[in-house]
Amino acid sequence: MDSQYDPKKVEDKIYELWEKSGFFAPEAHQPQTGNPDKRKSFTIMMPPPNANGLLHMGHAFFVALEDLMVRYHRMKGDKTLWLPGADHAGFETQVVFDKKLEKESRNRFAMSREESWQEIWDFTQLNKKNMENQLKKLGASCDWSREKFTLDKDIIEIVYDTFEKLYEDGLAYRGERVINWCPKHQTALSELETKYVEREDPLYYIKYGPLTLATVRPETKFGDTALAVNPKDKRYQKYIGKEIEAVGISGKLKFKVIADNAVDPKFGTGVVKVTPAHDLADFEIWQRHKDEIPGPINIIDERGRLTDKTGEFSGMKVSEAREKVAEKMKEIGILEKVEPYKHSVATCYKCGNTLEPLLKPQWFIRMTAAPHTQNQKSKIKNQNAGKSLRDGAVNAIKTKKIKIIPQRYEKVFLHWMKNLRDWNISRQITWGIRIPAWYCISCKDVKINPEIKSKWYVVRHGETDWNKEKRYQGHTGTSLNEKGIEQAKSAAEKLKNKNISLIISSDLSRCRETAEIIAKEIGAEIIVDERFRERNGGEWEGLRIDEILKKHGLGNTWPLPQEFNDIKPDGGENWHEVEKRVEEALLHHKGNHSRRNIVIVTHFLPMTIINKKMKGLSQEEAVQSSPKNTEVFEFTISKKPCKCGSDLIEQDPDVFDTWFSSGQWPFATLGYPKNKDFKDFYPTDVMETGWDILFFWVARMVMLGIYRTGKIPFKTIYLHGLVRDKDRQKMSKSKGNVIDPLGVAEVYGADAVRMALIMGSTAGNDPIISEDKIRGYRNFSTKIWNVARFVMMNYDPKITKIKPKFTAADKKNLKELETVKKKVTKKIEDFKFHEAASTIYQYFWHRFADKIIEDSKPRFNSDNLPDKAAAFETNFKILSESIKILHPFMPFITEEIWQALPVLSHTEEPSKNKNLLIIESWNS
RNA sequence: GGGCGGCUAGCUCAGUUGGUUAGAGCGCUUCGUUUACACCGAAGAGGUCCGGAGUUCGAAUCUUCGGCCGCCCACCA
Repeated sequence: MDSQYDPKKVEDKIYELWEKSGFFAPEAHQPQTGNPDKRKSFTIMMPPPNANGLLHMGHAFFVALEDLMVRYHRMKGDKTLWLPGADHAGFETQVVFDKKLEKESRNRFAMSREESWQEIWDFTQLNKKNMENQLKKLGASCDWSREKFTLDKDIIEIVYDTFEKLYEDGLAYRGERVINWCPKHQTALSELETKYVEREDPLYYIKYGPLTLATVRPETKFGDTALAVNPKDKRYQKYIGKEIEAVGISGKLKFKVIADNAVDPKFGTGVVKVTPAHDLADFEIWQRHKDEIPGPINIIDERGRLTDKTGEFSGMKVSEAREKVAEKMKEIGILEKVEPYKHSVATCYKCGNTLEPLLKPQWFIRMTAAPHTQNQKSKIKNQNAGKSLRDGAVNAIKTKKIKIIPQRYEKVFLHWMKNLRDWNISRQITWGIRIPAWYCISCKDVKINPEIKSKWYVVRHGETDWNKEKRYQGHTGTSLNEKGIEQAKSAAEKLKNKNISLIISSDLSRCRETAEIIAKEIGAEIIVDERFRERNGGEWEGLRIDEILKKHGLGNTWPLPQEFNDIKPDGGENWHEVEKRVEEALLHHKGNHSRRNIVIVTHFLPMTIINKKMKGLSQEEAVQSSPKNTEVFEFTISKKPCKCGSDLIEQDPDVFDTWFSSGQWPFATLGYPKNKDFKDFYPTDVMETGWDILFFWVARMVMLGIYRTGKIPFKTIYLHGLVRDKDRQKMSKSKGNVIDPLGVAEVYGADAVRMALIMGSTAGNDPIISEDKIRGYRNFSTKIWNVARFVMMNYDPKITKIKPKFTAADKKNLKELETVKKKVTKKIEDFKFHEAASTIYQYFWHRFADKIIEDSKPRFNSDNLPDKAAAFETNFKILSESIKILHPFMPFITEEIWQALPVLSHTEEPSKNKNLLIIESWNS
C-alpha cells in the first residue's frame, strides 16, 4: 500500500465494481436475516437535475446527502431504492437554448416547432449523458435501471391522465385572464416565476375631467374603461355611478365612475383608472362590474409594444411610450404633477425584463376549489377525496403525515398555501410536454386526450425549373430540379416515423417524383388521383405569372388577387372548378382511408383548398396561408366526431409548465397505478431538495401526489441550503467563484468533496465550501488510509490464531466504539448528518489514531503473544467497524480498504472479504 | 406591510430537553521524525456567546425590548 491514497486510481474501478454487482437495485440485495418479503423499503426520488448543463456544487451536495441516507439504509438491510432521473426543465432549458441560438445569430421564432424541438432534444440528451457520468464520479449509488427522464413516454402518459382527471373534476380550466408575460421570452409565467424588484418611477397625476388620479403607467390609458373609487370615500360619493367627461390625448373621453373596495382611499388621490387588459387588479375590478363598464382593450402586444389602438404611439415600446404619452399630456394640460415613487415591479426571474400583464387564454389549475365531480376514474376513497389541492396538502402537513426538516419551514409552507392563486400551467414555448387539449376545428369544443383516428399530412411537391422561373405550371408535367429533389428529401425526413402507410399523389410528374422520394424513405404505397392536379392553366401554361397578371390588368401583388382565381383561361379551369374536384377527392379518400395515416402530395392551389375545407377557413384566410414548396400541412382526425359533426381537431400549441409534470415525479416514476414498484415504494420516504424549490416543486408534488394517488408522496421533506463560497457568497459564473465539484473531486477525491459538503452544514442552512475545506478532508482520507496501513502492518496470520488476552483498556475501547456507532446511527436517523459525520471523524482521528493506536504501538514489540494478538484484534475491529460507519460518508476509500482487509478467524485460514462493503450489515 | 433566519475564537461553523471548565476545522505560537501518516504528532494562545432587561439555584440555550446582516411572502394604482 502506498503511503498516500490516490483517489484517481481507485474511484472509477470501485464504482464499476458496485455497478456490476447490481446492488444499487433494491431487490438485488437480500439481507441475511429476517423475511425478505417483509423488509422495510426505503425510497428517495432523486431531484432530477436539469438536462441543460453540467452538474454544480448544489448537485454534489444533494448527492452527498442522499447517497449517505441510501447507503446507510442499504447497509441496514432495507429494500433501498434511489431512483435517478433528469428533467427536461421546460422554460429553463428554453432560455439556455435561446441564448445559444442568440450567439449563433439565430432565434427560435424563425424556426419551425419540429426543428427547434429536435435540436433541443439532442442538446438535452447530450447533457443527460454527461450528467449520468458525473453522478457516477461522485459515487451516487442510485438504481440506473430505473432511471427516468421527464419526457419518457410513460411519464407523459401519466401526466396526461392527471390533466384529464383535473379537467373532469373541474380543477383544470382554460380561461382568459391577465397573466404575467415576458416580452423577451414570449411566454406566460406563473406567479412564482416573477421576481419583484423595488424601483423608483415617476408617479403621474392625471386630470380626468373633474377628477385627478395617480398612475405609474400613463401609457396604458388607451386601455382604460372606467374610473374607480372606494365606496366609502366621502370625497367622491357624488361621482359614483355617474359618467364623467374627460379630455384625453385623442379627444374627448367618457368614463363611468364605479365603487370598488380594492381601491385604497389613502393612496394618491383615491381615484384609479381601470385598465382591465393590462392589470390583474383592474381585470378583477372589471369582473366585479361586468354589467356597468366596458371590458378589456388590448393595447400592448406580445413584444411589449403598443398596438394600433394607440394611434401615434402604435409600435412604440412601453417605456418609450410612457415618456411620450406623459409629454403629450403635459402639452394638453392634463398632467397635474409628477412625483417620484418607490414601488415593486414584476420582472422575469430569468432575464430581468419587466413583465407585461396581458390578457391571454391559458390553462389554469384551481388550487383552492374542491373537485366538483367524483368521476369514474377516481376510485380513490380516502380522507382527501373531495378536498381541494390546497386543503389536501395543508392537511398532510398539519397532521404531521409529512414532516419538514427543518421544522420552521412547515410554517412557511402553510403560509404560502394560504395565499394560493390559480396556477397558470400554459407556456408558450416549444420545449415541454404539449398540453393534450384539443379543439374541434369548427366549433372549438374542448377535448382532453382525445383518441386520434389518423393523421393526414398534405405536402406540396418540390421545386421545378418552371417554379423557379415563376412560370405558370398547371397540367404541364415537368420534373423536379435539383433543389426540388433536395426539398422532397427533407419533407420525407419530416414524415419519417409517423406510421404512414399510404401516399396519395397527383398524377403530374412533379408530384409523383416527390411522392416516390417520400415513399422510398417511409416505405408506403403510392396511389395516384388526378383530381389532386393543379388548376389547369390552359393558354397560360408556361407563361410568366407577371405576364398573365399584366394581360388581365391585375396588379402584381401577393397573394394573388381574387380576380385571378375567378378567371377561367382558355382551355383551363377557374378556382371553383378545382375546388369541386379536390373536395370530391377529399371526401372519397376520407371515406376510404380515414383510419390510416396518409400523405397527400399535391400542388399549390389544391393544398390551399384542402386547408380551407379542413379548417373551415374563408377563401381569404386560406389564401393567406398558402404553402411553399414541400411545406407540410398536418390534419388530425378524431375517433369520436364532435357534437357539431366535424371530426377534425387541432391541438393547443402550448406546453405545460415544467413543474406541472415534475410535480408528479414520485408516483409517475414508479409507474402509477399499474406498476408493482408503485406498491412497493410509494409513499417514498425522504424528499431531499433545496428550500428554494419548496413552492415550485415540493408543494406541487404534495398537492398532485395526494390528489392523484390519495396518498402523500413522501413522509419527510429534508431541505438543504444553497452552496456558498467561504465569503458566504452565492456561487456564480459572473463572480468567478464557482468551484466545479468534478474538478475538485478529480484532485482531492469525491470522498473529500462529499465530506466537506456535509461537515458543518445543517438542514435549511447554506453550506459553505472552499478548496481549503476540501483539502482538509482529503487529509482525513490520507489519515484513514494510513491507519489501515498501520493496522495491517501488524497483521500476522499466525498470531491471529493465538487466543488474545484483552486488557481492560481494550475492552473499554471496544465498548467506546459501540457507543460511537450508536451515536452516529441516532444522528443519521434524526437527519443530523453533520453531527453524525463529525462524531465519526472526531473519534477516528483523535481517539483511534491519536490515542488508541499510539498506545498499542509498544505492545507490538513485546513477546507476549496473547497481548500482541489482543492489541491487533482490538485495532482491527475498530478499524473495520469504523470503515463501515464511514462508508455512507466516504464510500470510495472505505470500500477500497474493505476489499484489502482479511476476514479474521481464529480457526480457519484467513481469506479476503467476500462481500462488498455497500451491503455489509450496519447492525452486526 | 407581514414573516423567517443569522449574529458563538482571527476566519467558517457546531453546540441535544436550560446543568460541570462553551467545542471543532482552518489559521496562529512553540516543540517534535518513535511501528502508519508532515496531507503528521504533542503542547499552547485565543471567547463580554450582538446589546439591555427579565425568569431560574443555574441561561449561548427560555421570555421581552433594541441593533446590525441576509432571506421569503403580499394584486402599493
